[in-house]
Amino acid sequence: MGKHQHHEHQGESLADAARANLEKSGEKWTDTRAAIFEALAGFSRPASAYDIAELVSTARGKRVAPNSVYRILDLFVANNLAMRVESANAYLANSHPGCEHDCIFLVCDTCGEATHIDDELLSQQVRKVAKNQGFSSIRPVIEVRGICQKCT
Amino acid sequence: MGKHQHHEHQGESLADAARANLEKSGEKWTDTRAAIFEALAGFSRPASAYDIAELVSTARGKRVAPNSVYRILDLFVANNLAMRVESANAYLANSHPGCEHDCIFLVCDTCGEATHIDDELLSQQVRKVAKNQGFSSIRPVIEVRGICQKCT
DNA sequence: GAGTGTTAAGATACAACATATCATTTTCGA
DNA sequence: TCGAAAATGATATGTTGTATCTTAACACTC
Repeated sequence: MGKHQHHEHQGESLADAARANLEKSGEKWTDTRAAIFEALAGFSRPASAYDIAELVSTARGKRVAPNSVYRILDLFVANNLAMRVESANAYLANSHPGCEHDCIFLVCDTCGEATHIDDELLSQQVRKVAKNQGFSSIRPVIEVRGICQKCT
Repeated sequence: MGKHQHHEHQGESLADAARANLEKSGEKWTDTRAAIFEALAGFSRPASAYDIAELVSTARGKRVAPNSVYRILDLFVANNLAMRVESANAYLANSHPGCEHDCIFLVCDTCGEATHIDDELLSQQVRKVAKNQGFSSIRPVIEVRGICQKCT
């Protein structure tokens, strides 16, 4: 708990960081995984598995099936390279892979952009409420739907 | 903000309260709506629109199409007779209709049961975070996935 | 370097969730 | 009772997610 520093990676650097992180867990950074990560990171808003499948298929001139995309996204989520936005059925690349914490997403109902917030205090409170009810293996889902400033 | 009393309705009483509430908003309590509310309230865990469609169709010996169910669930949600659990793509009856506040759902990954919590302080904090980012028309989605006490 | 086991990815099919559009029925006031 | 408006139905289709089996890539041993 407490403060810590983030590197906000982008582009090459982000992919490199993601790769390093995945390999640290004993997983491989394959061409398909790299392509899917690149596609995911290229979206400015949460992307569905099908969005990614389409983009990657076109970019490589070789079809990637949605189930493959789901498998790889699951792997990414399990290793903190990506997060799933539940209220949008979509995924976002983690811009500081390797740094684990609960996320808060603010999702605009108009433009679809998602803002990613950390609030350790808030998420700890949510965890505590769940723990008090006897829950274990807790995974908070804290999101806010609304209209963002730009779209107001 | 602050404390307030809840009646925890059940069975007939709950449906009556729901009806009163819907009619107060100038909406009608039709047979289909009553049947869908009854079905929804009968589930002990979040029910999908298709679950409800199937149950109601069987119970009445007359098919209710999923889109009708969605329409009516949307109406219920808009009038606080029901809540949508985003991380489960499913719905719960509100056991104290008419009382509006942000909900926190604890959903068990094993048995699917959902516990409904109120924590005004917590949800206000979430709203505040979003407001600070310039969001309006804020609708918090606060859920926790995990394993409940019984399933541990 | 051929054989073998393991992991990754592809193909296919289908299940589950959600909405769009237009037709029909019901309700209710004039 | 007529006509407008609201509610529901029928149908089709779009979107999201999984299950199953097959094939391909890789890595290790002999």
